[in-house]
Amino acid sequence: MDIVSPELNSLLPDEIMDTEVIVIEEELPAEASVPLAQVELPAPVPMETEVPEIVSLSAAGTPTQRTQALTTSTSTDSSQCSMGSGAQLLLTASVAPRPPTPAAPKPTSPGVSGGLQRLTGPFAIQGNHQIILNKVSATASSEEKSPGTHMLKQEGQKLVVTAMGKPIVLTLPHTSPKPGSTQTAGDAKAQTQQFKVVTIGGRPDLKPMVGVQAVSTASQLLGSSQHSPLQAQQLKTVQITKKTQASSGPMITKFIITKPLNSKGVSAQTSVSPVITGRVIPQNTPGTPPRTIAISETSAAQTVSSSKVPISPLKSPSKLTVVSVASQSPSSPQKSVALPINVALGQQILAVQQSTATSPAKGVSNTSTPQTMKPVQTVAVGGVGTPQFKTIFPLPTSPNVQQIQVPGSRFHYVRLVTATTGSGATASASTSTNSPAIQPAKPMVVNTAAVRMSVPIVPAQPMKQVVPKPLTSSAPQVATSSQTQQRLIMPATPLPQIQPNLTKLPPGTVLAPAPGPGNVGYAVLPAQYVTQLPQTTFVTLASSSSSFSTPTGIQSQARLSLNGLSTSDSSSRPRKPCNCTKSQCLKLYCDCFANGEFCNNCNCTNCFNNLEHETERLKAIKACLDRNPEAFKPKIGKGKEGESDRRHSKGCNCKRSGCLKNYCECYEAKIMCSSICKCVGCKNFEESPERKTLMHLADAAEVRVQQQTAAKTKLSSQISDLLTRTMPAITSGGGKLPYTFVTKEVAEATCDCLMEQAEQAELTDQPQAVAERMILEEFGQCLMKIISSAGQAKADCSINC
DNA sequence: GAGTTTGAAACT
DNA sequence: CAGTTTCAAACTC
Repeated sequence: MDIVSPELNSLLPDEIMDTEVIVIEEELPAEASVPLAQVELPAPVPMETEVPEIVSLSAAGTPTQRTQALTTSTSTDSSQCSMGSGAQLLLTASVAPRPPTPAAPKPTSPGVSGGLQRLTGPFAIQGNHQIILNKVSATASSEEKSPGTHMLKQEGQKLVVTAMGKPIVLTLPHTSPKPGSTQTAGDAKAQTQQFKVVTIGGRPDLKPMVGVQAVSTASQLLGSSQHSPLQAQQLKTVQITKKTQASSGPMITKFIITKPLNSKGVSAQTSVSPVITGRVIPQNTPGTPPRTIAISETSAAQTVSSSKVPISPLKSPSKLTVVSVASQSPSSPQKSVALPINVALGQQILAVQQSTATSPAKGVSNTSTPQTMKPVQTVAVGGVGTPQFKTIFPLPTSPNVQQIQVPGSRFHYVRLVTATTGSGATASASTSTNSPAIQPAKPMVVNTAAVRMSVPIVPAQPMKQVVPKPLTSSAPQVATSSQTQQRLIMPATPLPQIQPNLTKLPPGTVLAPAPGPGNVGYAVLPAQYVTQLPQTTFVTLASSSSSFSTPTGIQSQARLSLNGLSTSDSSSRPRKPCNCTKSQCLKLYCDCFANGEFCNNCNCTNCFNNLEHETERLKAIKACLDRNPEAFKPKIGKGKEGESDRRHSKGCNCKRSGCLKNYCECYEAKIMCSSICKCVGCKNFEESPERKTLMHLADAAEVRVQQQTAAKTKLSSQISDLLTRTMPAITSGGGKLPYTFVTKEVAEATCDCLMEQAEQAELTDQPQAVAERMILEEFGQCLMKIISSAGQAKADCSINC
């Protein structure tokens, strides 16, 4: 079990902690990974975000493997750190499971040559499997537990990262660049891989991130950051890749922490930035940014059942602590596991993807053996105060789409999984790199099975940068590698002709491979798609339990902040079924459609808001966006400075309701009307006596409901407790439970007694209260008789039997 | 449950 | 942009 210690908060610098997207991926041996150079990445898509800054930590299990891991950023003997602006920093540390042999070259801390902004080999890998990062002093490398040093233990290995200053840029140039190594950021041709730890600007007013973290491979991620010309937003990505020597092969655990940052000059357009092409496209939008953590783990072993990803309590609500990657055992490398996990906590979304990479020989996609998957992921997200455990939603049966839904939230993920057609290609990819010496540098290991993308879409933000591939488009939107067929959502090049519309997908809409032969194109899938797909195993993970839960686990208690406001009382509540009859649920009249969801368990007629009518639905979405580009944005958002925290984005237009009925969208949202409302006779303002009266009534009604609920709960508890307490005599000998004696006849007799008592009370003209009491007393006596009889019967049975 | 009211969405 | 129509939810009986 991998556990991220509570110190994880301090493990990473604040900049990193502010990461909004964290992807942890553990994959197969580096050999299985596809060199970035071999991956046909789409042309750089202009993004309005700044160059993502990525820190990648990779630990190789063996010296050779380490070399491979270092291919991503450094050579074995290279502890040098160079800084490249806009480049990504990949810190790869080779850590052998066992004390490294002298022959095993390992990066040592040469000392800090760079300033705060730069680290020149400030990290050291100790013999005890530790990676120590210290931008300030190299001494920290030798001092494992020195103050300010934070450790991350992973499978016996430790990653020790000392507290780093704000801006940290680490560049690990290759002293011996290898062919196929990933290009450095800013210079695709350069063989040296530069990974940059981006200083987080410490923006206090982080905006909601619509950004999507869809990076399954470091190459993609790096490539995205490298080629992202737009820098309206800073993206911080921390990728930690751990490669351990497993009996069956090395494994790589990658931690990708991506944080979009608000650039000072972020324009309104920059607020849109979704992803695609496996690229992280953070997006700034007004409001508080929901944090997104995508943890993708690919393990060669299937024994992930005990893996846990506890996240230590957050240092602050705005900070995200990650992460541990479940350990993987080499026991069953052939089996693949796909385990997407999304966790939403407060403003954070934690998406955990776990997939076992197939054995190199088989090259099986993660969906090839869904039935064998028994992923159990425990994700403990340390919220502000109390940790929360999230639900994992593995959807192994969907070959191309793995959905990740944040329960109770409006954030939805769909992991796009490459349709793995040929295992041979994958096998070649995985086996071609058996020799570390020839292992091409790979900052991130491409999943041999598939390329996965998690596409969280925040409702409030349009996705300008997301240009889904049209169903009929043949644009180069598929990123493939020579080994595997990989498809990425993001098109290689912007498609202006469709971008204006399709990039503004409704909330909860995700891009996924369109159904049909050839796996060509992508469909827009709303979050409810999850409910329309065969759901196999849903795992609800608790802190102390890794057992599976029932499929009902989909109803997670995750709370997600929307626009900086808790939506626990709204978004987590099951949406009411619609009753549309004429709109085909393809217009905003339909709440389901308006919320970017499929109709599910609705009462609508002639509904087109489903997978069967995806084409129509797409058109409808496009039409809505044509009419109003912000049609799918939340209507309730933050108001201006000095105004109420929440207000209707457009304001209401009530004429007759006085804005005190649910006709009024403001009132319905439990917010006061604002200056932008055009209502007539508005009574929905702070000092309104009518409003206060209604509020009091509503509160009173709510209290009553709560009291009733509590009473019922208490009664049930008491009954259960009563049965439990009276049971020992019966159950001690393994007998049946007392309620076994509550047979139909007994129940009928009890009812007769109660009715008789009621009649008695009625005949004697007893007050209702007295009558009720009489009935209850009679009921109590009946219960006692039943219990007594049950106990006696048990005793008799014990004697006779 | 049927009918009415209401206001947002859609349409012109 | 304004007026009208459509629509489905909210509300009433």
